Order: sequence, then structure tokens, then C-alpha cells
Amino acid sequence: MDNAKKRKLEAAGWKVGTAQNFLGMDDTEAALVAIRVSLAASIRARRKAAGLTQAEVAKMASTTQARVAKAENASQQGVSLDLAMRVLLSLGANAEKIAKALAA
Amino acid sequence: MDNAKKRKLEAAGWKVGTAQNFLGMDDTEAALVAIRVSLAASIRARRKAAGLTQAEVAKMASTTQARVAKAENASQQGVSLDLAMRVLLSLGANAEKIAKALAA
DNA sequence: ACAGTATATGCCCGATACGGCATATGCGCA
DNA sequence: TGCGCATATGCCGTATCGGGCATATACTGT
Repeated sequence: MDNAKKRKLEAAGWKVGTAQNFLGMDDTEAALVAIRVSLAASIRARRKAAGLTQAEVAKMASTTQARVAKAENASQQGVSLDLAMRVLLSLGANAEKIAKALAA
Repeated sequence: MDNAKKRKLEAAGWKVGTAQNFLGMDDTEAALVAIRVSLAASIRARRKAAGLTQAEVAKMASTTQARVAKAENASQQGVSLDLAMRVLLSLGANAEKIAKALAA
């Protein structure tokens, strides 16, 4: 199925370059990645603005420093949107603010 | 993970300097549920507006009719925000439209 | 009432995100 | 330079999620 193909492409170090739609990699995935990146940036911004460490934020969100670090570096898909949202919310964000972060 | 959270927080002493408490935790959980519900409603609205069946949408999003049904009924656990977003995006939404759905 | 379709629910099992932990790497400061 | 703190990365056992499938319930038109 599609997911397996995508994983293989990524695992093979597929270079994104310019056009990514030619091998079944639709822009849905690209949009999801963009959303992840937006949330990641928002997490880091909010945390820094509050003057907190990743460890402190982790405790607030009932997760670990390692996962907060991965959430802020949306590089790998080792972190779900659920966790990113939970971290953001525990940093004082609400639905409207998350919406703004997404639109930005 | 609701109860587990509370237990962990009880075990670990709460760090001063943050305005977090159990009430805040519940708030983040409630906010997450609200987000799920918003996305679920948006999925159903978009699908209906496009005159599509769950099975058709499922094929677009490379998932199954059962998952789409669960995504539209956010009441039940078992569907992630990631999947909800993927379905929404494959229904033609983009980050801005998802943001509006969240704020609403 | 019936058939056909659409939606909802449940189970199995492989995939994966999670927490926990250890361990790097980075970064500032005495 | 070395120490301490913050951040990043890796592995492991486990919980959860997703696809496949079957099936139940609801809806619609005939």
C-alpha cells in the first residue's frame, strides 16, 4: 500500500528536490509535514517565551524530555500530532492559538 | 492516559514556577477532545458537501471505511489526530482551512 | 417488506509511537 | 580548560493505532 512505499522511499534517503508528486507521494503528506513543522516551531517559541526547559515542559505534558526534543525537531516522524498538540496545550495554548500557528 | 497522568503527577512533586495543576491538566485533555470533535465535524461536513461516501473518502486517504467512520465519530478513542488530518487534507482541505475548523 | 447501499462496531495482528533510560552533543560560564 | 546544564539521539519493552476483514445497524428507494 501507499504507506509502505513512502516508508521505503524515505528509508532509501529519497531526495525531495522539487517535484515530489511523481511516485505516488501526494501533497497530502507534504501538508502533514508542514503542519508538523508549524506545531514544532510553535512549541519551541512558546517554551522559550515562558523561559522553560524541555524537561520542565515534559513534566507539564506528562511526557519525557526526549519526546519534547523530538517534537520540537519535527524532522523524523517519531512524534504524533496528538503529542505535539498535548505539549502545546500544556504550554498554555488553546484551539484558537493552535489554529493561528497552523495558518501561519 | 488520563488516570496515569494524574498518578504520575501525584508521585512527582510539582515544580514551582509553573502555573500548572490538575485542573490545567483536565483542561488540556478537554481541549484535545474539543479539537478531535472539531476535526470530526469538519471531515463529515466536507465529505457530505462533496457528496462522497466514507468508502470513497477512505480510498482517497489510503485508509478504510471503518477508520473514516471512527474519525467522524470522534467520541470513541482509537483514531489519531494524524489520521483525522490526513483524511481532511485528502478531502481538499489545507492548513488554513484546518485552522479555521479548529478555531470554530 | 425487501433489497441495496451506507454507516457503525468489533476482532486480529502487524506497525509504530510511547515512556524509560542511557548516552551523546552542545553551550555557557567560572 | 573543565564543569554543569540543556538539548539531541539511540535502544528497548510495551501500549496504542492502523489496515484487513467480518458483521451489525441504519438509511433509502422500490
